[in-house]
Amino acid sequence: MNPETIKVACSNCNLRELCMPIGLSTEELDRIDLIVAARRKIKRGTTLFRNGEKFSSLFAIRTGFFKTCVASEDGRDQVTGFQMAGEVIGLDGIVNDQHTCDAIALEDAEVCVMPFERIEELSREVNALQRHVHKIMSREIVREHGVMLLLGSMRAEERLASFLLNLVQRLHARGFSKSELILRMTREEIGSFLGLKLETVSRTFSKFAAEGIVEVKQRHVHILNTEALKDIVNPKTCH
Amino acid sequence: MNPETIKVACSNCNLRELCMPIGLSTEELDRIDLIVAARRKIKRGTTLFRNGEKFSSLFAIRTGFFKTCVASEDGRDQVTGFQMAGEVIGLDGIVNDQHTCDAIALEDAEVCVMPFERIEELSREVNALQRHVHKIMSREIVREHGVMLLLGSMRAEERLASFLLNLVQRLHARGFSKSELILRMTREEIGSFLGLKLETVSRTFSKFAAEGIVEVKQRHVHILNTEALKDIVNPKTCH
DNA sequence: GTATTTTCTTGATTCGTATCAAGAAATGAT
DNA sequence: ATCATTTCTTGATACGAATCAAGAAAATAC
Repeated sequence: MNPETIKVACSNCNLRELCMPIGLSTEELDRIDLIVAARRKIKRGTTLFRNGEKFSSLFAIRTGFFKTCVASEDGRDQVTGFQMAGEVIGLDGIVNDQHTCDAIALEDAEVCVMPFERIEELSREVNALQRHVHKIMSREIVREHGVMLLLGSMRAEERLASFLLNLVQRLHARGFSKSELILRMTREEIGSFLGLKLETVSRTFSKFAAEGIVEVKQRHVHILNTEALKDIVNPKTCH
Repeated sequence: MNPETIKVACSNCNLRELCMPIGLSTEELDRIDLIVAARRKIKRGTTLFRNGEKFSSLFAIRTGFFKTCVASEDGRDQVTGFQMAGEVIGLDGIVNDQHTCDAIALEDAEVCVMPFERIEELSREVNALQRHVHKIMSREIVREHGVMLLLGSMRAEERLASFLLNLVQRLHARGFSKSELILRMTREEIGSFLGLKLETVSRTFSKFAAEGIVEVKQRHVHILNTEALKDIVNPKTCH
């Protein structure tokens, strides 16, 4: 077995717990390895897939950072999410056999290409995989409910606080710091995601910094007071 | 075969094209019929399921109209969607085996209870069903992308215009008028969905009425100028 | 290393929607 | 049918975020 083969196998991947079901038998694991047809490298700033392109595969992010965005007919666009290692993108393409958003790498990235036909085939036979696929899609639906709550009912400070907490929480689950993070996206992209203009994002960062809640140096963010951020998102009614 | 049995069968249901895959063989159709464990009637104002409740089934709406809403810890809530006959709700519950939103009937309703275990079991064997389940979930993800675009980048008039067009389009697909509709929800619920206050919804309705785009009498809406609504959603840059 | 471009910050002002308020209309209960 | 409640409309005002603008800082290209 050459090193390349080993490298492509999910069974040896340190992200397995993030993108694959757990508790598989050895036999099932071997079969799961067949899901990944290839690895693909995406240069920063280029697209993994684009609105309108034919859908054929889901992509598990191995390294790097993506944004997905949808556009309205008249050119407005909306960042619908930021995705990092272990997360799966492309689910939007299933319904009409074509992608309905753009996925753009915010830093050099590598993804596992998982042809959806193979996923469907194998998930008929490996129950844990079937369940896993359903959970991934359901998780995305629930995540989007949260974004709708944010966009529909929160003020700028609450949105940004919520965004920062979500990011560090996900980074922490990947072994990074609970309090330090480097933003992979511009103020404009954050703003698009949060339904704010870039100036408002910048001002809100400055406000948090002035209050001693965070330290911000460009894209390097140090969270000094996580509790304060949580209080901003969920204002305590009492005391 | 008694009338009751016939009534519960998907194969005889006039909504089949909306909630079930098409092009099934007779044998497959017979098996699909087994998915629906029961029918359940929901009185107006009562919940079909509630945040935190154990998830066990998806629900296909036979008659009636629902809203789903999520709540933040501090009590804010956000309507995440309005669902009508032929649509499936409960997908949010799959990921953590419990529902993460409330589904409330806005008028007396009846749903088909489809135990998710049966769906999974059968979709391992009936490829069309498997594909169908995936498509339903993907469709919900795409729908939510659209809502995010609306909430993140549109102004009040655009949101309401978009909302009305979406509603009539779905009603029309069910055989109702392209231009007349009866709103099943309050201004406050529309506002919650659109990220607006009820007063703003009311004012915007009045503005549309003053411009001759719609006629509004309480919950009865008559769309006089569909094109104008479309222009509001997608402003033409040229001419 | 310098020039160019992109990104970010901050200030002044405008604009859209929220908020507060009060009354009207419709709906539901008795 | 009458009363109570809910829902809706409209007006006045306040406030938060957008917009416009300009300069600073960083990233990238040459």
